Amino acid sequence: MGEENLRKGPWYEEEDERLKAFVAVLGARRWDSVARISGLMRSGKSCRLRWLNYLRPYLKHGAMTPQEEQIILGLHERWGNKWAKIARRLPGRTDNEVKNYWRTYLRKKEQIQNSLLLHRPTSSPFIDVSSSETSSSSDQTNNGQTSTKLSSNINNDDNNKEFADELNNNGAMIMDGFADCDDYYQKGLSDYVITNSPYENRLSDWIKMLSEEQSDKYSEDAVEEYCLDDPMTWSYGDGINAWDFPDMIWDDMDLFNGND
DNA sequence: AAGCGCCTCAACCGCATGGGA
DNA sequence: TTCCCATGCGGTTGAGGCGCT
Repeated sequence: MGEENLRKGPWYEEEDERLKAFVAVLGARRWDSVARISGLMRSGKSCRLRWLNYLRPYLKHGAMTPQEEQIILGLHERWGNKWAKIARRLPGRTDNEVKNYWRTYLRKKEQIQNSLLLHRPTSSPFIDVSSSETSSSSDQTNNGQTSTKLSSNINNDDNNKEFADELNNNGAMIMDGFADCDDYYQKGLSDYVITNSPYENRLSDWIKMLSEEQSDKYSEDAVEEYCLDDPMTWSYGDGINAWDFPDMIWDDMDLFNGND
């Protein structure tokens, strides 16, 4: 098949159906063969991508949940742009989705930061970091995680004020260890996204106990990772079983063995 | 209603990696 | 050891949708 004859661009429904049918017979591998045998005027690469990002079973579509957002932000902070690795911790999500989500999030974050820098006050007008209310009034997500609010609407003066008001009202920013607003402006929002799930607390208690006996065996990082990522302790919802995603399990084994 | 600009996300591209011959 | 092919991965692009004027 001449490469110049290959179709590019959006997939038609008939193409999807044909690809699904041939993958069911031939399996999700040897994509050049799948493309050739199926008669789709597509490259093997294109077929593979279409399957992985859109057609394969258990894929979720639609907006990220707050829990997924927290996981993405947390893992990105740790691993950087390892989209595939991060996506493996989010059943039903693809690396492409994670990447696109991050870019969107990053753009919003930059907008917020630019806006705040432009309108930076001379003194701290709205955050009392010494107040004990600051952390006690944080949002509680439905799985008990403590998280900060990230407003996505900060793109003009009115919204900037709205954001400041929101912070004042909710006391949502957890200014963990920072003495004043300057740190907030300089370091960026991601530093204030605190995840503190009950699973992490429970596991960290357990590990603390364990570490008295085997202090050398488990590194602090591995423990933290395991608490965050253990597919048996996270609730995925929608009847999704961690064993449907064996990659995660292997990754967890690596983490548990101290390999990042 | 039309035009415009911005945003999202599906898809593409090119390089890296792994495995078999 | 080297080569080749299949697959994986991350960066980039562009079509289409949506909101604003």
